[in-house]
Amino acid sequence: MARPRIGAERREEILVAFEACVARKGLAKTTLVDVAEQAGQPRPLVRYFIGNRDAMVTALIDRLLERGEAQFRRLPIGSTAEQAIDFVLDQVFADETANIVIMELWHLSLRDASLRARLAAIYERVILEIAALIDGPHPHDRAFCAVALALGAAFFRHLGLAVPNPANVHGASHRLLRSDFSAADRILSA
Amino acid sequence: MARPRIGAERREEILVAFEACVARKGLAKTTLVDVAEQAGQPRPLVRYFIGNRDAMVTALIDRLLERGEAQFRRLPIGSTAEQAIDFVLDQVFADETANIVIMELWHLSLRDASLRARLAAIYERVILEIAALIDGPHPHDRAFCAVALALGAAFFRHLGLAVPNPANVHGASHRLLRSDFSAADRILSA
DNA sequence: ATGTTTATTGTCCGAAATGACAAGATATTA
DNA sequence: TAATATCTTGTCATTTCGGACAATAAACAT
Repeated sequence: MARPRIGAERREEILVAFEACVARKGLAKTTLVDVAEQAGQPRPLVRYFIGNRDAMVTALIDRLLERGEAQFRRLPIGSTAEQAIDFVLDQVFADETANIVIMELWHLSLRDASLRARLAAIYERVILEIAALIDGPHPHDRAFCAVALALGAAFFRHLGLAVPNPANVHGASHRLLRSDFSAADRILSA
Repeated sequence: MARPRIGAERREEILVAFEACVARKGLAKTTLVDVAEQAGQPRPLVRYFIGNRDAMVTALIDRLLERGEAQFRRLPIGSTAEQAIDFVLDQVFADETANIVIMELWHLSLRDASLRARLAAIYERVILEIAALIDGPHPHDRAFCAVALALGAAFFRHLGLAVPNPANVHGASHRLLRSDFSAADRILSA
């Protein structure tokens, strides 16, 4: 009785194009025309299938956060804490263009409390999962520090600040997760 | 023979207003009208004293980076590495509104190679100064990790991800700087 | 006082982006 | 094939921002 709905696919195409534009020129400078050209569609179609600009941004956020969570679900169960933080270092913070879009989201969260909360929830979940894998005092704080180190290193890498030897970052994060570091400190100070 | 030049003071007022606007609503959404209102001056005066928008942004960047460097110069000479990283944690990443503007700069650096280089130079200098204070293998990489941890913790704090006990972050960064961690690791693994 | 440099005001223009919508085309089902 | 929901196109209005400039006021030196 009616033409078949292809809205879902169109939406997908548009969001892919939107993401490419955001990675290339930033969220603030990406216009509907940019997205339309990237998607090979006239601009009004973007409005028709997605809605206004806010709706498009919201859809992008949902898409990215969902993808981030899916990535964490790929973490093999039964991993050690060190394998988990290696996973975070090598997989989560690896893709450079994804990192750029994530940084765009981060920036957006500066003035968007709900987005900030969503980002916080994702990272907190990673921290909690790693914390559950380690022993010793303050597991949450130590996992926090390890993930913070991974985040900071990723941000620094984006700046062009290279670590001569990436293995040392892994070693440092492992060191933060080591269960009986206070024992080691006692040994060292003795 | 002429009216006295008050350009320097006006420039300062305008840049203070600009910074306040950027902290409040972000660089991209700060218009010349916003700055003019915040400064209590008509809009054309902003253009008269500063120039166009690019010039204003450039002036803000110079101002912030200069301030950042001045902050590092306040680090007492003869400090230990642990005092230095404490200084970074407690002083450099302390002021919340300054952090927001720094994050704006960081975001801007995503598409501005020269700004990216300037930011990198500042952080690299901090890393090098701390690296010079520690012994053992890979001093640069260990200093890199300690500063990355501080940066990541600051970014997480902005998200609202609180560390139950901030002292643990200090402890973790000290641990990364400890000179003979490989000896400790050997002891622990023995 | 007068001229000269600097500061201040008011106002306009053009570019660019978003939002809105009418009108036409297309595919499916009845 | 005809009705209808869906998709597509073309076009326009509004808003907002940045840039420019002429005209006026103020302060100081001579």
